[in-house]
Amino acid sequence: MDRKKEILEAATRSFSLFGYKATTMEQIAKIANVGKGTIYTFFENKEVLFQEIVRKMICEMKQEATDAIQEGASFQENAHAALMKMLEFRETHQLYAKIVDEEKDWRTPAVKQMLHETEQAIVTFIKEKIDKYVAKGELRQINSELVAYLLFKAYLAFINDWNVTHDESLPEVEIANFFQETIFRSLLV
Amino acid sequence: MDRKKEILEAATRSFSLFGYKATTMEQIAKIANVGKGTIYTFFENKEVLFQEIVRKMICEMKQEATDAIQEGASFQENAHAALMKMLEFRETHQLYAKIVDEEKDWRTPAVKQMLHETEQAIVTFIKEKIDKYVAKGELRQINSELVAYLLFKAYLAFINDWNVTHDESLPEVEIANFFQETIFRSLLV
DNA sequence: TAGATGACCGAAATGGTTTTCTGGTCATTT
DNA sequence: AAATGACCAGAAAACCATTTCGGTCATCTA
Repeated sequence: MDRKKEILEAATRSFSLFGYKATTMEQIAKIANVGKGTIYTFFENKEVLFQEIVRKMICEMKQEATDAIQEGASFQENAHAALMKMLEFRETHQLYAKIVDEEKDWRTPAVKQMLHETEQAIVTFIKEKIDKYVAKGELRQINSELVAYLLFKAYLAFINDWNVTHDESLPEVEIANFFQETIFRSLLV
Repeated sequence: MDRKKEILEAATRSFSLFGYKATTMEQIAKIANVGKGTIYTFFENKEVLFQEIVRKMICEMKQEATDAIQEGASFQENAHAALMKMLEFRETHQLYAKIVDEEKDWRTPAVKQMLHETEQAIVTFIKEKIDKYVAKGELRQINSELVAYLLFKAYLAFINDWNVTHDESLPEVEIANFFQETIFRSLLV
């Protein structure tokens, strides 16, 4: 049996269920049916193991976002679909959700770092799409990194923060229309 | 001597210097040269005293923002000036800065609430300016509340969060140009 | 003998207990 | 009538004994 794979699966399950802090190496070892020391022959330490797992999650997320994109669709349609998918992933996917909570509640440095890496991945993903649509001639030539950052922060604000100050969350259609009328509209050639 | 005023000044100084949590009623009384009980003849409790002080701060901030606005200037120029002034205030003004820190570090409910109220004040201020410029016919008819919220969150993101992930903060001119090319551009008639 | 293991270590976290602090009250004073 | 500060109960802090946990390494096993 592939011991490394067993360990990765066990660790993924435990991190997703309990978070980084509350997962112990001994627990992972037990779930993986492996001695604790064995983990250290495959992974330098707990943090590196965690990084590997989060990075795998980032790949899955990017895959889902890619699947949400349709070749023929407009930039606005695709950007909206991809961002919504990734922000949905952020709330739905056990591991991602746990990381977000843990960063808020405990500020574990390892978690903070991987959360940043995940968000950076989203921004970069969007940036690449922008560059593609600029090359296609559908979008004006703008600083794609800034626009990607703006889109991410803006979507996050309307989807995550809005109902902190307002008692009902905005319907997705309203968000889509609003962004069409503001940001997206200004990006078209 | 006006005892209420003395108390307010003492409390303002203490809240600004040490924050809400670390300020004690006894300390305020001592600074104000007043018995502790006297405070309670003017203010229902610590929270209410704090609210009054923060609300006064909000007024000052709105005044500064108003001063930054020029009657003849474009919406973009005025919105930028006002937002920058208020976000600068957020970092410069002792009390505001302390509140932001304390909300992050301790999550005192009273502080959280007043921080929300302050941010809401900024959004409302911007919303009113938008409405004015819409009435003037300089801006398209859009949902001013959503736009105000977007502008606030976007400016906050670029001025406060940007250098968390990037090692140098964006120059103000670059921010101004960027928002001109994205959000503001889309708001014009 | 190479890879796996778990007892072991020091540092950090936890939890329970005692002590101090502080918001708010109110009997007394001015 | 207004001001005061001793006082109270509950919250927070300080303290410390005990446990937990990441990581190591001498031993084991296949």
